[in-house]
Amino acid sequence: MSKDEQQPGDRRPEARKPRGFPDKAAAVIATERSLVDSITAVYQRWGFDALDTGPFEYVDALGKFLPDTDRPNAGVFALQDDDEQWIALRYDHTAPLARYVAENWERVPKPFRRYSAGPVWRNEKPGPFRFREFIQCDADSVGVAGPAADAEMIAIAAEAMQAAGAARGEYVIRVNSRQILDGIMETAGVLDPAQRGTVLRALDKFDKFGVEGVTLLLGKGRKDESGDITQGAGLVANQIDVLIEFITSRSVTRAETVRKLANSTGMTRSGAQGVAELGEIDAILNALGIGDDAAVFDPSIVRGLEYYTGPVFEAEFLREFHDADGNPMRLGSVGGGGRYDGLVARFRGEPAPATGFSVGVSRLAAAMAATGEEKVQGPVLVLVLDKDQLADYATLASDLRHAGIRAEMYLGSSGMKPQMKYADRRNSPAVVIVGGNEREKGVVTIKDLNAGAAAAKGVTDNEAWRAERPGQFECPRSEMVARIKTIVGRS
RNA sequence: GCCGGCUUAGCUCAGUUGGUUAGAGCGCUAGAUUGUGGAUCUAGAGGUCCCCGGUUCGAGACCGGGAGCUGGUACCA
Repeated sequence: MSKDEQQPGDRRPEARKPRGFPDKAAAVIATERSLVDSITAVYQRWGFDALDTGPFEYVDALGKFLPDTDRPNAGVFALQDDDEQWIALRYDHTAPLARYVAENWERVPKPFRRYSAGPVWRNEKPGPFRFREFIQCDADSVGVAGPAADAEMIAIAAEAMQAAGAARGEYVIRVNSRQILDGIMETAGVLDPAQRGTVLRALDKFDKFGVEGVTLLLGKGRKDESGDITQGAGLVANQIDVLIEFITSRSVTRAETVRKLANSTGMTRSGAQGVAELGEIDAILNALGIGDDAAVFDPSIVRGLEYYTGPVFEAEFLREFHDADGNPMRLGSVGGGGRYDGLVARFRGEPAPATGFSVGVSRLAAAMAATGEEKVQGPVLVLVLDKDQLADYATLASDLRHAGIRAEMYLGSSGMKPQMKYADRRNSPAVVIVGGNEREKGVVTIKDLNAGAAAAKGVTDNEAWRAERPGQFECPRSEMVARIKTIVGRS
């Protein structure tokens, strides 16, 4: 302990927490759990097995994110183990999966199908619905090549969105192909790898900035609202035209988009192959019952950098959500995936094609909870009116619990009114009131708080309010559990 | 990371050209109601005016630096 900390006049520590790691209240936790349950049920049904690989990986196994001297914490949370090796918290479930498959290559069945649900960590600037720890729900197939596996993943993505509560038409899976993107860049004469990266990132901004913004980013650069300038890719006008024409070549139906792309001039061989793959994916999606409303081909989808090698896709929730202040906001992408044929091969040298999909559960849950403002139902509260009857009150609460009802005996030291306020705050469905009167008669008084609140809405006169005791009734002790059960079941 | 804005009570904010004891609404606690959540009335609690330094007789206000929050942008493997 340092000298400063020991000084008697020292300040108290400030109650605060690092940003991007929000405290989660009961409603958010409940939403997250139910999302994880329903999404993993989809994965399970499609034949994927659960696998948990734990939070830490060696940084070299995780990817290229060695802690460098300039920004030691860029992207990941890394620390040095006691053997001096750098380890880092996983930033997704795919990289650890690749390591696991490579490490257990002889043991795992091929194709290897597994799902994973759990927190991942990214050391980035947090924002609304962007956290530094969040739950991802992942499904991946390793050892599968060809469009059938990708089509399956897209279908699973659609089902996962529905499992998450998106109705038909409330979500869309946007699909594109890295092969086609590579082809079109070649056609446009963008050959330098670094420049290709800049171009891809510019194209990815299409849904955000539109044709105008992307044109600026492909050319000289773009000025943002604050006046800061984002460096452009430095392309000339006719190069930009080729790329803009491409990303805007989306049609209403997948088949029509494929036809358009197939007929476009100057497509390279690998690009043509990508287009042919999309055609096959379309056929399989139709067979799986995934229509043009659920999955579209969108040439402006890019997703990330070198990681993906073939078809890529993004899941978007189209419903309007609200932030904590009630302002409407578009959630954007809540899931994504694609083909990554090189990730396992990185460890092994031999080809190991793979494709996968991931849902960002925390973002979804936060948006749903903020929008829905759903309160978790509290426990039935047994009021304590006579301190010498604690054993009796404890028995009442216990009887309710034995019947499977959330119940607690009030343990504070306040009078009846604060106890009622407490029940109100906990969103309790009912309170059990037993005082001298009830004890003499061998009954309990039950107050249905929701019914009471509803009945009291019109009452403005305090006398009437007190006299009426809305939602309140007496019943024999033997009927307490049954009567409360109907109240709890109703609310 | 880069650019902008902001920081005064739990929350939302006011605070005059720099002037003595820093305010409001809401919320919270208690009482009116010795056994009832709402409403009303009354009372009360609650503040290092983000931090450090400077200018000044005097700083919540002005100047410099820092931190935090927030928006945009970048990154998002």
